Amino acid sequence: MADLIYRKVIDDIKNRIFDDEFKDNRLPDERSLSESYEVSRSTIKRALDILVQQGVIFKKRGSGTFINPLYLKNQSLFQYEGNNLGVTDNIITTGHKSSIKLLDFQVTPANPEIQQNLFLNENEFVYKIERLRLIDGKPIIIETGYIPIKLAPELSPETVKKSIFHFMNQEENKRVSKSFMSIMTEPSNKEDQKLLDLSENEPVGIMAGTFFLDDGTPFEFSSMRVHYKYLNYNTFINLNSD
Amino acid sequence: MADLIYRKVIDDIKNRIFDDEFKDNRLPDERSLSESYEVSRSTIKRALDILVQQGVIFKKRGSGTFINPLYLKNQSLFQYEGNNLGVTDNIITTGHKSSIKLLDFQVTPANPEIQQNLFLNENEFVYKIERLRLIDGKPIIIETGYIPIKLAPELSPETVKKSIFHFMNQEENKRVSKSFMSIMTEPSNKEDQKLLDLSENEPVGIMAGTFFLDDGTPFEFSSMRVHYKYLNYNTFINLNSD
DNA sequence: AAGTGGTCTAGACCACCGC
DNA sequence: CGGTGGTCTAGACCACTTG
Repeated sequence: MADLIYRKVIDDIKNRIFDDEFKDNRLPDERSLSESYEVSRSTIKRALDILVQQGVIFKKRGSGTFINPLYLKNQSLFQYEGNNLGVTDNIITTGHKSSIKLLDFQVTPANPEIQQNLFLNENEFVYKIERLRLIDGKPIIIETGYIPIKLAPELSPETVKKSIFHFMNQEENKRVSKSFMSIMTEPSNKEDQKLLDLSENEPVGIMAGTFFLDDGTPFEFSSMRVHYKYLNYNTFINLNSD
Repeated sequence: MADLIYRKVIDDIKNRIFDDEFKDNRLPDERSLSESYEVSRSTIKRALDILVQQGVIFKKRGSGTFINPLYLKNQSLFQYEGNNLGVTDNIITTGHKSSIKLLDFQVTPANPEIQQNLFLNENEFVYKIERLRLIDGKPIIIETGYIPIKLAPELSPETVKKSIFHFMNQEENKRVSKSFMSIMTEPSNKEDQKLLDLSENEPVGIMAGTFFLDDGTPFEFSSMRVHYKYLNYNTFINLNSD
C-alpha cells in the first residue's frame, strides 16, 4: 500500500511544503521533479494531480505549479483531504466516546421510494433500523436506515448496536465504499426535539442518501437527522467543468 | 475543448450506458475498449477513471468494470456529475429568472478572521458586499462577501449587482476556479426572517468559505445564508482512503 | 523563443479474482 | 491458470504563458 511510488512522492512533497522548502509558493517544474525523484514525468503528474484534487496545490498551464496558501496558513481545515462527512460510522469519533442506542429494528416490505433507491423489485423486504447516535453521552443523530434483507440475512439487533459497515466487512466480506448523499435542513419535529434535546426553533441538518458496496450494489438507504450544532460538512469544489 | 479523445470516449460510453448497450451492467475490459475505440489503453483508463469519479461506473480489480445501477435508474440525480452547490453565480438559474438586490456595499479594514481567510496582512482593506439573491422574485439567499480591494480595484455597486465572478473573468481576466466551503445550519435570526420571509422556527442553511482564483490566490470570503427549502447539496463520497 | 503543463501512445510488469 | 484492473516508464507532440 504505502510502497507505491506516487504515494511516496505525494507524502514527500507535502512534507516539503509543510517545511516551507519551496520559494515563492512555487514547486519545481514537472521535468525537474521527475529527475530529482528519479521517476517518470507521468508519475510526477499523477502525484501532482492528486495534490490538486486535495486542494494542496494549483497548476497553471504555461506558468507552473503553486502551493495553495491556505494549506500552509490553516492546515487543520485540510485534515480531511477531500470530502468529509463529520458524521458516519468511522469519523468524528476521534478522541470522543461514541455510543448507539437502538430505537427500532424490524423487517418490512420496501415501499416504492425505498425500492427505487435500493434497486429492489416489488415484494422485497428490508430491515428498518432506527438508531440514536451519541457522542460523550450527548445525542447527536437520529439515523433511519433501510437494508435489503437479502444482502445481510444475518443482521441482528445486537449487531446493529455497533457498526453495520464493520460487520459487513468482517462477517460478510462486503465493503461499503461509496455513497451518494444530499444535505438539507429543516425545522425540528417533535421527535427530533425529544431525542436530540432541541428547542422548538432549533433545526436539524439532514443527510440522506444511498451507500453502495464495492461492486455497485446499493446497500443502504439512510436518512440522518443531525443536531444542528454538529452538522459541518467541508468540501472542495472545482467550479470548472469536470 | 470537445475534441479531446478521452472526452469523446467518456461521452460515447455514457451514451451507450444510457442506451443499455452493455449486458450484465458490465463494460468490456480495458484492452478491448482500447482496440474498439482505436486509442491507447492509457486513454481508456483516463476516461474510465473520470466516470468512476462521477459515480457512473465502478471498477473492481481482477473482475472488471461495472455500471452503477443508480445511474440508469435515477439519472436525474446525476445531472451535476460530481459536486454540486445548488447555489452559486452560475447554477440553479436554469429555467428561472434570478435577480440580485444590493443591500450593502462598503470598504472596511479586514478584521482578523477575514485577514486569515484571505491571506491578508494587517491594515489591508476589503470590500464588504451584502446581497440578496432572488429566484423568480422569491428571496433565497443572503450573501455576505469580502474581497480584497487590491484584487479588484474597479469594483463598483453597479458591477456588484450582477455576477462578480463574470466581471472578474471578462474585465480583469482572472478566473475564479475553486472553493473550499463548509455547510452548516442554524436557527434563523431576525434579519433572516425579514429578508427571506421565514417564520421564527424556520432555519437557514449556511455555506461559508473561500473562493480562489486560478493561481491559488484567495479571492473572496463568503457567507451565504440560504432559505432552508432551497439548500440541497448533492455529493458523491468515496469512503476509502483518498 | 523558451518554459511550463496537457494529451496521448505503446508497452512492461504486477496484484487480484474466479474458474 | 487466464483475465482483469493498477502502476510505471520513456518519449512525442500540443497549448498556453511569459519575457
